[in-house]
Amino acid sequence: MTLPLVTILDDEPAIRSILADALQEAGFRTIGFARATEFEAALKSTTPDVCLVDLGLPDRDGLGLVHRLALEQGAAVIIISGRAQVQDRITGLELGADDYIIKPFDPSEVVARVRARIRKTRLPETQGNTADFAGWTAHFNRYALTHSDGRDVSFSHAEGEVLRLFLERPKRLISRAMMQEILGGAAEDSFDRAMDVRISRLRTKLGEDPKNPTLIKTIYGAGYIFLGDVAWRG
Amino acid sequence: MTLPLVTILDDEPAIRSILADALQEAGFRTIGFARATEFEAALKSTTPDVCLVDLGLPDRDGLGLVHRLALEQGAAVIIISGRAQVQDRITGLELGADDYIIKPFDPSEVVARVRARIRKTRLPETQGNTADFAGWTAHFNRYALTHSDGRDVSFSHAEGEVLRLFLERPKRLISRAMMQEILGGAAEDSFDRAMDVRISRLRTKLGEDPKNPTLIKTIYGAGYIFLGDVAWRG
DNA sequence: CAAGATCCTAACGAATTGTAACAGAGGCAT
DNA sequence: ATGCCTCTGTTACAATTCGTTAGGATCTTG
Repeated sequence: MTLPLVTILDDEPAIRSILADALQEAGFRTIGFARATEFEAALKSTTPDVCLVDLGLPDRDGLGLVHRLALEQGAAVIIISGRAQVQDRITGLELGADDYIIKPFDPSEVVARVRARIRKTRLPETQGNTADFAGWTAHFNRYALTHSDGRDVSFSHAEGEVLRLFLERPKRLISRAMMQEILGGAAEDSFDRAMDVRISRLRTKLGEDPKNPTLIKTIYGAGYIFLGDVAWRG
Repeated sequence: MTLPLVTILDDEPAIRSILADALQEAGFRTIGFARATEFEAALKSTTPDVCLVDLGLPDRDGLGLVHRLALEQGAAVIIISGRAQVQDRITGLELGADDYIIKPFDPSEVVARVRARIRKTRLPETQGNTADFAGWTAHFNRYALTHSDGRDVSFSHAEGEVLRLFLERPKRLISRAMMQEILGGAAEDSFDRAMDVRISRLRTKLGEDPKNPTLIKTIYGAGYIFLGDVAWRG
């Protein structure tokens, strides 16, 4: 897998470069942004592992951004701010931030905290090849789904890739960008219905009602989310 | 699901009780331990969601404990320590801790940081995905509203954002600026009827009388306010 | 009550997504 | 080799989402 990606959102170039240097030396890829709008635009095509966000942005107050990032994107968000009051920290954390670092900071502490986030965010060792969810059991080693009511459906390799992707990240938004990244998706070119078709076929096999999918939910303009509790078995 | 469990490992009874009080008030179960051996014994029969660990323990240096906890148990570990040097923090985090809080601490910040950990661990369960109000039940994971009279309406993602915004802040004024901030913060131009339209559509789905909205009330020139008692369910 | 600001909402259209149908690539048995 | 599968991306078109527009309704102020 590729190096973890860390985004840096701060209007001061000096701070961006300090952070970028330290993080790159520690083995991360970094992308810097000076303003929130740029950053949001970039989010449509990439999925960072950790987002560093400065609260004192020129174009908009960062707290709303943090809230959306954390809640909807499910990304790990670390606030870096000059506001040092306990109350600031609490509201930042309540809004969904994973950590709150006060300026001035020590770059290596930032690195350590980023690492701590990534340790937890990265998947817990894709263990088994069998998973239970919503009455179904997915057997990845024999490419088959069995339902407790007796149904038995087989799925193909491509369908299995998507299914596994979902089952490993239940209840989290999975952006199209991430799917392209993880599955071999080449086409950055806009017209890539391949993914839609895969999902459509998977939905059919799961017996989803097309008008009203209950397991694989579409988030218009953002991606998909798998609802349903998943339990993996060795 | 049961309340999240937080363990407190600190040799000073005063600190244990301060933390326990704050955490219990915030809706957590807590268990306190004065020494590492007791704590380890207890771990065999319970699995805490978050472990608060003081490094200055009498019977053993806490770092090794942290390491094992984080690595083997996979638990979320927050170090609470008097050692304030950057180097201490870094080594603590590198050894597997999720967070590092320096004494003296503010209890509510500790609570906020514990919450932040649990959010990520237990994800959407704790986040509240269902809310009752005025005969309606909003199911955010299903993108649907059900009424006690049997009506069943589905809503889109954008509508859900607005609905959630309201339900999280009932009976409080919500300014347009705040809505722009928290929801997709596009609109630079003052001409943003997008929000009005979203609300209009939401009102329709809720069956509001346009002349006489009882749930989403417009405050001319200021914003909106959601009337109606809201009860969130885990 | 007039004027202007603000808000509501039907209607339109661009962007996004769903999916049936088609086509090429292998696989496999005949 | 030939013919029949299955798999999977592509195409084409239908459906949905959601912001924008525009005109009318409603509110506040003087």
